[in-house]
Amino acid sequence: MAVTINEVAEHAGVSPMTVSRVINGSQRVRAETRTRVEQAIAELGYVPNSLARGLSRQKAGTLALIVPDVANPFFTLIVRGAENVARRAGYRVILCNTESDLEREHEYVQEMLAHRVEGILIAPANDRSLRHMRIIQRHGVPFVLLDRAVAGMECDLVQGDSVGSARQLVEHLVRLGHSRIALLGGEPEISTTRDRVQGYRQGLQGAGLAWDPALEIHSRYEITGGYQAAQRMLELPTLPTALLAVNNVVAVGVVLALRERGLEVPRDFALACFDDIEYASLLFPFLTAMVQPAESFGTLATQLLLDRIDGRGSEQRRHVVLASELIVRASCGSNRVAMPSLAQY
Amino acid sequence: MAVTINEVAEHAGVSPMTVSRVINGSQRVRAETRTRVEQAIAELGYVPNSLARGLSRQKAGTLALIVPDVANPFFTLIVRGAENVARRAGYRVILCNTESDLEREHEYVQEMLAHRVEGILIAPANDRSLRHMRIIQRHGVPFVLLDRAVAGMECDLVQGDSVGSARQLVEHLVRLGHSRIALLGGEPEISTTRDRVQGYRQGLQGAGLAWDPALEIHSRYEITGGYQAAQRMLELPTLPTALLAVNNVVAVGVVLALRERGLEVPRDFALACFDDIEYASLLFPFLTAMVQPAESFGTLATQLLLDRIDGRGSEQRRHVVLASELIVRASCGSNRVAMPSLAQY
DNA sequence: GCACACAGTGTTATCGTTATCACGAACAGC
DNA sequence: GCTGTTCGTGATAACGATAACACTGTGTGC
Repeated sequence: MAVTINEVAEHAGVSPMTVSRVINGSQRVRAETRTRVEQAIAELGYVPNSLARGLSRQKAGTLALIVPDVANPFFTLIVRGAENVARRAGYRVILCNTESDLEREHEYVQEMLAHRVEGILIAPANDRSLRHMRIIQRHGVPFVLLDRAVAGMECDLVQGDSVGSARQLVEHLVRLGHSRIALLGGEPEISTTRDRVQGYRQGLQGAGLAWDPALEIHSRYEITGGYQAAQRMLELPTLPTALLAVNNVVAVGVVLALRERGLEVPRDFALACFDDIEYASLLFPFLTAMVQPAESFGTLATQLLLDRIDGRGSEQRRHVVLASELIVRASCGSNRVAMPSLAQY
Repeated sequence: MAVTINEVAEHAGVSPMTVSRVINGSQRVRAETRTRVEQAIAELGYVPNSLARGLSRQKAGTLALIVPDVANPFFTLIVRGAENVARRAGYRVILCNTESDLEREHEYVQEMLAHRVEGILIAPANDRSLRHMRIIQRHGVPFVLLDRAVAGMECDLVQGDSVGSARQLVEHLVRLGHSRIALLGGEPEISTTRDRVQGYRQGLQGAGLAWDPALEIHSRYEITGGYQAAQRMLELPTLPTALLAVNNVVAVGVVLALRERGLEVPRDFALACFDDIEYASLLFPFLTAMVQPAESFGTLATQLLLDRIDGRGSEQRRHVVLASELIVRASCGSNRVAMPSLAQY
């Protein structure tokens, strides 16, 4: 069906090897011959088979990008950033959406290894992803962790400053007069949760506030997780006055749960969270958040990965920590709210 | 570096062919032999090379998904749906983000053909994508158009009912008392724009309203496009009272442009648009929209594509048109606004 | 006891490309 | 004029898997 290099060769009256030289831009081809071959390629509509090429060259020119949820705006931006850098470097990206399911993650890792991808970018489901990292390591495929560290795995990593950011959020809420602040959402098996918990506690301590374990309510990094965490929070004997959601979608779930009980943010609770919801924030300056430079997570991690692939990576692991920006909006009850603008576009 | 089928064969004391039979689940293998091979596979950590397999079998087990912008919530959902169905059918998905750039789209098409993907899902940049469709056709690779038709191309297509939806939106605005309604955003080279323009005009006509070409202001399907369209709208001698944005991100741009001039929605203008902004809508029932079942676009299109790949597709083209749902929220100024709930999760 | 089916396994060729080496022609240096 | 280099090209053998066929045994029917 498809045109092969041999047909092109025949058509141009040369050997396949010469055609190969032409399509790979080798210098060792006479100008006239090159023209003839290029013409044959155009006439036949030849497109080189990259499977065969990959097999022969022992590399496929593809990277894998494994994330827990493409539809989460945070990861979506990571995807866009990674895809962009990869494309410019001549790589294709295979997207893998694990839905935070370890089983799926495992399958994907196997598949990507089978596909002989040259590198893997992965935002792991949780610490138990360690097993998958080890598999990748055993196969000698370069990889970079995104957003989340994995306990027991020393490797290249691009993440946000969760500890500092959580602390800043607490400090902000304290500044607004809150002294009873709850932390909602997040599973302890995920590094960002632990970091945010740590920053949260630091923030409380720094402000001289007591730490109440009942105010740390864990749940999944999902809307429903936020919803459930808020419900459990509402059953506490003494309610907090401020809520710290462990990420953007959890915050949405929290708002929904509160609203169901007739409670409103910021009227009844101050709310702050991690990660922006891009379009939502433009429409309404609602969620006060530590906004992480998600797209940079993607571009930088891809850069690190490409370095490794090209053998330019240093011996030791590289650990990139990106700062977040506190954006004060309505949900925390502050009256100094910045209006969104188009500046970023 | 990587373990091959031959090493496994040697390790198990059989021929490579027998190993191949085992990994492909052929029946013709003695139970004892199978066990021995499986053990060898496990011991060596063998993962079959899918490039070689793809070359040999003449199919790679991958689909291409080409979209204008992954970060647009509408396309993000399409991606999620497509990826899901593809995975279940045993296919990998290569994600291609064209940023509505024809040149990039062309490169991606070439690359995907080179990669011998078994099928292509594509939300084309615009009508000039026709050239790329023809290239795909010439190579005999099945493909399905997503969301947008391409003038001059008869092929499988999954899209929303843009005409009817636009009409409904106009009718809704008319019901709320508006008679001067502008259509903002969208390039005429994109089929959805034309369809929405048509529905818009039908809506006006049905309501017995005059059609004023000055009220149709085209621009790109982007935030900046909406922003610019709104600016031009504001220069009109007689302003409209209601605005129909051609999609979600255009609506965001419109809101920003208005806000810059101290104008607010719905106080100064009623606003309605196409496509939801998932998380934003949950937080705030703000944008009145015809919500398209984006994820179904992805799943259905993938289904159609798989049918074609398996030769189950009918001779003639299949054209799926999915209905949208009018969700009335605040931006149109209606006072009957539905509160978002978690029901959908 | 012989033809025959069939289970289980191996052999060989092939998929489309590239790495490597080889070859002849042209040309330089001495 | 001989050796040696460089240029342009081709021949051959991989890369790692599978398809198609070939080959052993073993059992079955008569």
